[in-house]
Amino acid sequence: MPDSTNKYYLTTPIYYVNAAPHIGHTYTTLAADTIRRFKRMQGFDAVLTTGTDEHGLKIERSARKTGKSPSEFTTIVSDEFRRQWKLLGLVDADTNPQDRFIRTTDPRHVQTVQELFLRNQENGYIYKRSYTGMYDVGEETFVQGAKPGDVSPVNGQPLEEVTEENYFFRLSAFQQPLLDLYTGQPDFVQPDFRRNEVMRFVEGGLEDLSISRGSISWGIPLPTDDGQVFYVWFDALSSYYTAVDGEGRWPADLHLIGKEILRFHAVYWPAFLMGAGWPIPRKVFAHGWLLFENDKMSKSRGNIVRAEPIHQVMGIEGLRYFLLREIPFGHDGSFSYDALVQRFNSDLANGLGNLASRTLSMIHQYRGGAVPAPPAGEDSALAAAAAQAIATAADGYEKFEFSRALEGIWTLISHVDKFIVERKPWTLAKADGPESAALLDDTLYGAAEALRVVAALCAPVLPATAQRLWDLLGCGASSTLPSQVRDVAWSSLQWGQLPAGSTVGTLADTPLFPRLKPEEVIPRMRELEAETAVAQARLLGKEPEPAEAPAVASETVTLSPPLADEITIDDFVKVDIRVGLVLSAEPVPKADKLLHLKVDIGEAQPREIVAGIALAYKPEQLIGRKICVVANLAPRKLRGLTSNGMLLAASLEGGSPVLAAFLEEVPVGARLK
RNA sequence: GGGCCCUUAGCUCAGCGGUUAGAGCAGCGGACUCAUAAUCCGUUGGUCGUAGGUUCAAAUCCUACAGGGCCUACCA
Repeated sequence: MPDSTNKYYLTTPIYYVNAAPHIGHTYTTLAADTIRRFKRMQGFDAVLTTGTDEHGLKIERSARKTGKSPSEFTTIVSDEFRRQWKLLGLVDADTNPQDRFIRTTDPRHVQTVQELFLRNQENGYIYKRSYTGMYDVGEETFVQGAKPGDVSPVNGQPLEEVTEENYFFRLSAFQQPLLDLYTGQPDFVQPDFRRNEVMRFVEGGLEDLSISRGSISWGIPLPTDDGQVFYVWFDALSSYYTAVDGEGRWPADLHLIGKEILRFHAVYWPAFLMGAGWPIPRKVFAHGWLLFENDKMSKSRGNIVRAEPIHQVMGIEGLRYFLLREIPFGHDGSFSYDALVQRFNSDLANGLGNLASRTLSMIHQYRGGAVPAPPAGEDSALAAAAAQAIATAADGYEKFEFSRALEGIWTLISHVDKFIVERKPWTLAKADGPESAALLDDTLYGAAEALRVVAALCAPVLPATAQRLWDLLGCGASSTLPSQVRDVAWSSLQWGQLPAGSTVGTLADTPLFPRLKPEEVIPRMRELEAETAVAQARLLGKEPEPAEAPAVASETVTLSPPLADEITIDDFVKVDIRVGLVLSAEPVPKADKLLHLKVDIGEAQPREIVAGIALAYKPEQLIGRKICVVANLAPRKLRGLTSNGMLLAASLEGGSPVLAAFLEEVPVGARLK
């Protein structure tokens, strides 16, 4: 049995292949890579899994639209993710033994999923039940309480009525065990405010979950019923297990995820595992979203950002630094090209890059390129600052507070800059006498040694830069230090380990981080971004989005849901739409969106109608207005009130409804046809 | 409707009961020259969302309100 005490296993989500990689995927993945690198330096045998989630009706349809088989289609997109992570130096399962890339279409994965199911079945947590409901194809989920004709609350696509025998997981049985988990293991869900959310959700009661789908073929078949395939989440979550199956690495130490998939990881997944009697992961950490200049990134807004263009212009390390330094990890954060370039210039070019440049240059000019020995005796004035930086960075990384860790490291950089100015090595170099020479030695050694510490501390976030700096300082060639900075052990990192006499390199021609001109670099990134968007669209077999799509135009183009199935005039005349006059309107208690209306449609008594328009209209705006009412719709209870009809309003996804109205006078009760 | 979080300098944030409220960036003035028009020093800038309350003491605790965000129920 492999020893599991010094192992650390973390995962990113496996990404859904219905979209090509964008900066949100990159954010999660680079954070995971940073954690993995830190854990490695702490002495853990750290393994990182990422991958692609490839099953489901949505994928099946996307594939078909492009004229490909699901298998061909998912391979193309999966390879794109793989290529991307390799290009950005994040995950490369081909060459790095610490990396895993799992696809849910991997044959090995079938076993895991079926096994997880069978264990749950043995333990009595699976049962079969007939179910009719409205199915949201996009979300691959039934929408509770929905009726024929409804659209998806998430994406506005029409729902489909599906009746089938499904296998259900007794999620309801796990309410108490889950609550015990959250209380017994308070850091199971992080950050704390997410834990609160999850706990309240679970306290509100859990309904059993359908975990199989009939009438879908693109999925993993149930071992007991080949007419059904597994629900995508049951399938996808299990991949974390498959990726390290047989390695003795389960349970995972950390699932790093975005906040939008918290429930699946913090509620469903541990419940599935408990049901099977398998160990549950130790921690789920949900980070926030990247907003684009404080707007949600979305295709319809045309403001999606991808990592590759940024990588091409400033290098991936600039992006890594920016995202981890600028945004407190766990919270939503704003991405903007201005802030990106600003951070790059002030912290990386002027800060770390310039310090390295001036230090190496002085060692060359004053000491022939060899690190001088510090005078024996008292500690360098920088030793305390370095110790402080080591402690702050370790604590920050440990808690995933990357911005705090980096802030601590940059405090040291700033100390060194001050130190150099105070010592004035350029004056010492001109002065005669052994005292000046000794002070100059001490100064140069201090600066170089501080940079060595900085290189080690930065290594999780800036791996390539750290290694370059490490080599420039001659550490890689020394006999007492590891040749790779990533092999430095945190526990032994301390002041004074840079051997005197090390030969240092030079940065004269190729600065660590060349200062960027925003007016040149930002347009360049935007240009490449547009090209990448087109290339990705082509890859997915979709119509390329218009480059730099203006918000208004794209909303009308991309947000309008596809047409419903064709109907005949006979179908249409079944719907009786009347002109009605709103007599009264009042809010419905305990409902944000509902208004209770009395509408005269020419009948003896006014109709009572409950409508979900409270966010768009105030009651007093409606009274006296003429509206359109579907008069022969079956009554329905809503929040305790019966609604006898439906009023017509237009809306787009997420937008507020706009009531249909007339420009000319119309008599109440007139029928629309 | 129920619940959670946030609101501190122009910007991003730290401080979470105890000296005159901090950092970085941006701005302004100066110094220096080893360095990537860099760095260093000095400096401008805040009624800590608003109003009450608890306390010897509140940005920090409590209540209400306003604005922003999120989870959840209700869109026939």
